Amino acid sequence: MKKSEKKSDNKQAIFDISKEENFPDWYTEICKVAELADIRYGVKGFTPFLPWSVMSMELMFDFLKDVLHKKGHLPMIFPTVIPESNLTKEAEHVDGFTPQVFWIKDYGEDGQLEEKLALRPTSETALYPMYSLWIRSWRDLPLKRYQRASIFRSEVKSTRPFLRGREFLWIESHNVFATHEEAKAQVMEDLETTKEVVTDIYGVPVMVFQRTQWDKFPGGLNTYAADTLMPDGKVIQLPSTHDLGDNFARAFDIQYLDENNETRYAFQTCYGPAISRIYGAMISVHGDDKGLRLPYAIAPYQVVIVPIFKAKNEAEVIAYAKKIESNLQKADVRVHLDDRDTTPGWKYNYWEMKGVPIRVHVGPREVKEEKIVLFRRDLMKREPVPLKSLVKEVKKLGLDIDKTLLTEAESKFEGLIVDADSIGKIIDALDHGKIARIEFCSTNMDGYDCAGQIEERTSGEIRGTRIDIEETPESVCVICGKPAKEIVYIARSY
RNA sequence: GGGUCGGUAGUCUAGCUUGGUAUGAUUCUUGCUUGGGGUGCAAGAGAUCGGGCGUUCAAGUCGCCCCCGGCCCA
Repeated sequence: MKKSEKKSDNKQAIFDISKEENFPDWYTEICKVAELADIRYGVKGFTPFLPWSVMSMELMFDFLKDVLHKKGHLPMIFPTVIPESNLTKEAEHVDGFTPQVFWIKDYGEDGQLEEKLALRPTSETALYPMYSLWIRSWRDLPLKRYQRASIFRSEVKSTRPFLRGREFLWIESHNVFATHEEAKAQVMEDLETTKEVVTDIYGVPVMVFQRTQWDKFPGGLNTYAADTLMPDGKVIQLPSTHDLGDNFARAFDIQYLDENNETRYAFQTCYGPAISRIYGAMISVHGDDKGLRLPYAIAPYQVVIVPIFKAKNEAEVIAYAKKIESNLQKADVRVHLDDRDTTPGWKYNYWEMKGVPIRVHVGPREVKEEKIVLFRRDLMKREPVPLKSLVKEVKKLGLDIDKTLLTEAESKFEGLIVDADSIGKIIDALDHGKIARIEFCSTNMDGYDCAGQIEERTSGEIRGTRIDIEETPESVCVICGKPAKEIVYIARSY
């Protein structure tokens, strides 16, 4: 570290760390300096989230809920605890999750619970016993529900604010259908939702993979997950959606009477966008060396007004600034007038670090000329505009900022995928922050050993197969030399 | 989970080798000053030195255990 250096430098900038060269420090520091999270709570993996991150996450939740509502999902709120007997009903699911379940076993001084209660590590086993009661006939289907919840998992991997906590915030949607085809269609709908929300609104581009059989959701048939790229060249999993087939329906007795009065098992899907993790990825993708760069759509303050005055003209500048504030408020812009007693320069640096997309500068010049200065954080550029076109220009600029952020993020995906036909070439690709595309024997369990070798020798992980394009292998598995049945993608990951 | 480094005012930090009343900056409060890219001055506030146990006349400093965090690896 360069602590002494920082000390002598601390008049230069509130925040100045190279995101590309020193991402771990960048991330840790921005969480602290921008007041996103406070890691001093003292329980491993449990972190208080502060207003600046929470305000954005609330907006992110709102956007996601809107889209879910439009697609026919209704909200509900389930208890945090799951009785052991429910949690253990689906065998593979139990095996997958028990190692990281927190248990409540007693209460008070020496009271013992009759049955221990799990803090939900995901809610299938909380919801589905109730689904079994609720669903009687084909007329009850499809059932499309979701809930917003905090989730508890005793993670073994090292925890980080937002990106991996032992408690995190998500929305989980749980859906029931009469047929497997409808369930599969829901999976596709979920992936579309991910694109509409995570990419189009949050500005975070993703690649979607079908996960391998050893990396799927425990108890499900298939998992499809959206990965994005972090500044250190590693990928991180964002929303995943699972085709559960009728596995859980059989375990939890979710049956319906069809139109011919026949009893049938239902088919299910679940979808889990973790907003806290997406937030962590979002700030990492968009941020720069001066701090955060928040998309206009989800910035807590979309505009900050910085008044510039000397004692003699303070009153008129503040009045002018207040008029601008009120005009923007009326236009539903989230605006904040920074009237603190510090210099304009200090405020510029501060709000740039905080990632506010647009700044309005007003001083005596602007008052006199009926103008304002608009500053955009993404490109660090400013231009004067007439006061009367304020709202129009702010909204136009907001849209343009979000487009620019997304385009910039997408450009990092260009040339990202590199074909490899040997361990050496895989390592070479990963060392350059790339994703390796290889021919591989099998994504069923018979490919598990080869996958283990890849992980051991390259420290990369098979992310799965593409579903957006059809790919036909022509050669042999890079590891075992048997005829390849799949084309898979390998990346280092979070 | 393994390795490694670390934990001293809100924040960053000196002190630890060689035990003896804890250093500086920043932040905060008040007042003045200043204000178009981190104004300056003065006064004041702020510490169970991560927790526990031990050694000692005496522990931030030495020993052991635990907790939390950073980084690297799995």
